Formats: sequence, C-alpha cells, structure tokens
Amino acid sequence: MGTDGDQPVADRPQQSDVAARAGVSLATVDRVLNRRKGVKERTRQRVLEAARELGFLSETEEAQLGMARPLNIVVLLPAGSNPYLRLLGDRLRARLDSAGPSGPVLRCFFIESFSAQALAEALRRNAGWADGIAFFAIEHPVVREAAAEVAASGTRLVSIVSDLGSVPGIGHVGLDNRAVGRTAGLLIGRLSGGREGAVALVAGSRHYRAHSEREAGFLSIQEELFPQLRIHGMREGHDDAAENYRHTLALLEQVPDLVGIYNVGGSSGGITRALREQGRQEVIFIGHGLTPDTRRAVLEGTMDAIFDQDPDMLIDRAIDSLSGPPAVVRPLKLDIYFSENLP
Amino acid sequence: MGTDGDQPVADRPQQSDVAARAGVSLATVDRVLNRRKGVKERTRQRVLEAARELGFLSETEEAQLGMARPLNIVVLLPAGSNPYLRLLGDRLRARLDSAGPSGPVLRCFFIESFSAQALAEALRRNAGWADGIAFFAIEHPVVREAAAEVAASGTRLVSIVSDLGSVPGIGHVGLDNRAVGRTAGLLIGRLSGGREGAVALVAGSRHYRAHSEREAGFLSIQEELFPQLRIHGMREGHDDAAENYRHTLALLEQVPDLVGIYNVGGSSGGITRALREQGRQEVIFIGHGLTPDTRRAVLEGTMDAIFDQDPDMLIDRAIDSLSGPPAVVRPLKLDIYFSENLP
DNA sequence: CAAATAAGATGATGGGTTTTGAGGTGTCCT
DNA sequence: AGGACACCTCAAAACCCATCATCTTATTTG
Repeated sequence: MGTDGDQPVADRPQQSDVAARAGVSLATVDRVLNRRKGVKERTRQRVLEAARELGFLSETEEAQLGMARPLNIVVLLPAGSNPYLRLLGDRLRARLDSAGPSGPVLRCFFIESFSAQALAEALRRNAGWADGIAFFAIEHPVVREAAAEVAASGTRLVSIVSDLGSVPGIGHVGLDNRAVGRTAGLLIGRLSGGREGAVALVAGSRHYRAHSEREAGFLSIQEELFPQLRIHGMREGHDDAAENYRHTLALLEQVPDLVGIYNVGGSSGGITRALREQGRQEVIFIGHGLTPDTRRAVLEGTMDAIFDQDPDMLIDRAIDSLSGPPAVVRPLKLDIYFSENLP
Repeated sequence: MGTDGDQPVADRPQQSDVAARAGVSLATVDRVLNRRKGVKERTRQRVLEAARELGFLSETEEAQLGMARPLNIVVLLPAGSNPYLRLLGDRLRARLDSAGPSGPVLRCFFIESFSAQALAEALRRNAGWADGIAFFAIEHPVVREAAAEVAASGTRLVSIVSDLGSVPGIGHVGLDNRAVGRTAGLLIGRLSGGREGAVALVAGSRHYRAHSEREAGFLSIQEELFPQLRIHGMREGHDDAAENYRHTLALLEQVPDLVGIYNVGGSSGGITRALREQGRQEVIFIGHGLTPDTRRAVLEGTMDAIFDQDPDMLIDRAIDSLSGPPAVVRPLKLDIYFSENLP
C-alpha cells in the first residue's frame, strides 16, 4: 500500500465541506441541495456559491438549482403617449411572462418625460434594490451625475435607445443614430427624385442624444448630397401626437413647397393625421418606430418608410449587457420598413 | 520490457486513469462502464466526462452509455462563386468554432449548382448519418422525392433560403420572398421618380423557388404601381458573375432607356462591373446578399440597395428548427442596406 | 412603545438508504 | 507470469429525510 503513496487523488468535496465553507450546518446544505424549503434566499446563495467554488456541482446541476439567481432588472422609460415606448413596455411584459422563473425579473417604470430630475431620482431610488437598470437616457448633468454614482455603487447600468455620452461603466444598446439620420436623409433625397423644395426635420427633443444625432446625420447628408432641398427645422414635438399635429398643420401652411418630413422622434401619429387631413400624402414622410399607427400610415401611403429597432432585440441586448461582463457592443441593426415588407 | 524503459508512452488510457481523473475508485468506474447500478447520477457523469476527456471510449460506446451526443447537422449549399453562399459557409464555420463541444456539429457540403440529381443524392447520402440536414432547396420532383423519403426515415430536414413547396415534415427558414420581390419593385419604382423606361429583372435560376417568388412579387408590383416602367426580362445568370457580366453588357446595349435592374439571385459582382465599366452608375440597381463586393458597390454608388438576410440569424433559426420540435416559424426579417446604414 | 405572538430560518440529531472504496476471484490475452 | 478488466462482496462513508429545539424577525396587541 505504502508503495505508490496514494496518488494525490483530489478527494472530491463532501457536503460537509460545502457546509463549512458556507458557514452553515449540514442540514441547511441538504435543504438547498435537495430543494427543500425553509431556506432564506441569502443563505441559499451562500451555499450554492460555496458549492460552486468547491466544484461540488456539475454545470448542469448548477443550472438546475438556479445558481444564477434571477437578475432584478428595472427599465426606466419616458412616460407619455409615444406608441413605440408603449410597445416596448408590452414586449417587456411579454418577455417576463415567457421566460421561466430563472429568467431575469423585469420591472418597468415610466418616468415623467423630459425631466432630468425625475430620471436621476428614479436611478438613485432603484439603485441597490435592482441588480441592473436599463434606462432611456436624458442627456443632462444631473442624470450623468446620478448615473456615474449609481454605476460606481455597483448597480449595473445600460442606456437604451438614447445614450449619455461617455460615462465610464455604463453600457449602451441602440442604433448608430448618426447613420440612421443619414439614411433617412438619403432616402428622402432619393425618393424626392431631384425636385426642389423644403424638407422638414421634426425634432423630438434635444434632451435625447439619439434625437440630436439623428438630426445631425440628417443635416449632414442633406447638405452633402441634396443641395436642392432646403431644410426647414420644426419645433420640438416632444414626442406628443397632438403637438406634432399642430406643428405639422402650421408647417403645411407656411411651406407650400414641402417635399419631405423626417420625424426624428416618436409619435408620428400627429403628423400622419395632419398630412391625411390636408390631403398631402404625396409628401415623403419617414418616421421611427413600427407600431400599429405607423403601420397603418405606411399601408395607406401617408408614410413612406418606418425606421425601427426591434424591441425584442433591444431588450435581449440590454439584458445581456446587464448580465454578462461589459462586452463590446455593436450598434443594433436598423430595420427599414416600406409598405411591402411589413412583418 | 527493459528495452524501451517504460517511457510514458501514450499508452491507451486505463480504467485506473479514468478513475484518477474522475476522483473516484476503480470500483466506481467499473460500475459505470458496465452499467451496474448503485452509482449516483452525478458521479456517473463525472466518470463519463473523464472517460471522454481521456478518449477512453469509442463513439458508439459513449452513445450506448447515454452521453448527450451533440447534434450532427449537415448543411448543403450550392457550389459556385456566389459570394453570399461563401459567406454563409464562413459563418457556419465560425459558429462551429465558437460553440463549445456541446454545441451542434455543423458540416457544410457544396453541391453542384442547379443539379437536382446531385442534391437528391446528397440528401440520401447524409440521411441517417446526420441528425438533421439544412439544405438550399432546388424545386424538382427528384429532390422532393428524396426529401420526403429522408424526412420519413427520421432525419430532420429544413430548407433554407429557398424552399421546396409543401412537403410534409420539412421546415423552412427564409424570407417571405414574394414580399421581398415586391419591396424591390417598390423601391426601384419610387427611386426612379416617375421616369419612363425599362426595368431589367435578372433571373438567378428558376430552379429556386426563392428566385421565382421574388420575380413574381416584383412583376406584380410593377404592374400594379408603375405602369410607366416596362419589364425587360433577362436570361438566367445562374448566380455566376461572368455570366451576369456578359448579360448586363448586352442589356445595356440593347436597352438604351434602362432605368433599373433587380437581380433576383446572387453574384451581383458581374452586374456592377458592367455598370461601372459602361459608366452607367445612374441605373438603379438592387441585388441580394451583403458581401464585400456588394458593400463596395453600394458605397461607390453602383448599387442602390442591398437586400440581405442575416446569415447568423439564418443559421440560428435553421439549427433551432432542426433541434427542437417543429415550431411555427415566422419568415426571417429582410434587411435593407443603403450606402448610409451599412454595418 | 414594549410585550406577546406568529412565522420563518437554521442547527442538531438520528435512523434508514444509497453510494463508494477496497479487496477478492476468475478470465482472457500476451 | 502478469496486466487489464469483469464481476462480486462487504463495510464504511456519504447522503437523504424527518423531527425537534433554538434562534431571528416581523407583526400584532396591550
């Protein structure tokens, strides 16, 4: 026996080792491992953690035991009537339902629109409580400050759709909005077939970088490629249908040679309504967000194209970003819908 | 014995090696390998795992011992120079590398293009051997017959990109090609800005339903919305760049008032080359497949839009379809790229 | 506000069962 | 002979499961 000296067979760990490492009794380890009830979630995690560190469990078992405690994710969206955002909320709920109990828990709160204060406050309020927060960023020092603070405190953050400039430790999931704006400009220019006239740029809100970037991209390509079109800036519609409606009516009256409209923000419903009512469907109109109203508008010919980012993709990527390590994230893909390729 | 002095020759591993690696005794290894009872599932897996790592077992033995064997998937693509298909092949390889050993094993074979016989034969040859086959379908009775047979024999089948009509038990992953054709028609019509003239439809190959469907969609919308454009059918280019080049040169000569081209199939390189050489970049050109050559063509303005289906998405969905139960599959999303939204 | 109470979480323990390790025997093959 | 291994036995170890006591924590009540 003594001959070969008992090869250092890494004695595999016992439940007692796990118990010791987790600082609990065998009984508790047993309860956890056999899925008996009567264990507080915290101790459960301690035990599971210890078990993993000791290599007591195989990967599959870890998964079965729900090692990865479901992430607690909070999503902060601007309140208001914007249909895309409502759709996003719906998809969040759907995703929550469809994913099993092991999936992340998603909670969605609607924040007073365009209020940096309210957003900053919401960020702070949910920090600590949530594992991660995905938020539609308003670019404002107050928000940036709150975000940096929350990120530093350990809560993971990711901005969605609209980002926050570069704040360290905060991810972003969204389109390349400058390219989006340029694409919109290209399409309007091309669809206008060389006509001269005015193109209106509907600014959603300059509080959102996404909007500013789209705007910048749009302006740059117009200047570059379509000098025959002059830009007619329109006041911010604040993603509100009624406001957009009024502005569009005014626009149609003031600018007789209007060729196209690009709505940088949401709530295109007001614009389509105005175009429809004034019988100006020939005006080229591109807007954002594939929703029932834009869908209808494209089908009836009032809108010419919808630019969209798939909400499900957005949610997936946001969750990934909040779950895993900070990875390099490529911008989302821009989906372009015309009347013929609506899903 | 004394001859070679027992150097650590890469001797076939012994049960004792497996035992050591798994951290269990010989008795337990014996129990697992000889399917005796009294082994906890967890340790069983440990032993099996160790055995595999040491290459102790043959494939058949592993299977018999109930190890979760990764799916064996074969992908059959048309041979030829079509860049999109080559890209697809690359992505398959990438996917194979990135997925761990537990992921499905993907093998890709290139079948003589447009040969129904060759495809049918390949289907039969791989049936039984593979768990599932994804194939670019040629519509032909011979293929349909082979597919039905193979599907009946238990091998799962899914057609990709181009389908096979309705053969029971065969899934499909691809675009809604009629809608795609209509979208192409809409875009060319809209981009032509009401000009009169001819639009050329480049038929890839009528062997592919995908191509016929795109063609049908394109024709239907042209007739419906753009009567000022007359369709000028072009002979099948068989997805071959050289052939497409010759055809396009002839086309440009024959049809002086050419307004647009829609290439239903692949290998748009020949067409862009002809357009470029003849200085006819103003001709509106839409083709399929985001590849380095189409990318370049769009950037330099020879192509106006690329219609694409994301290869990775395609692969994912095909694998899903071959792995899980036959689910309802929505058509893939059509990606449309202009010069400004290239990824 | 403090005490009382209830509900939950953890530890301790023990009996019964399963799993495992150690070793023996016999076979096959070199 | 001797290695590799199949097959078996037996006892120790590890584990499952139920029960009960102890301790914590939140809630109700006086």
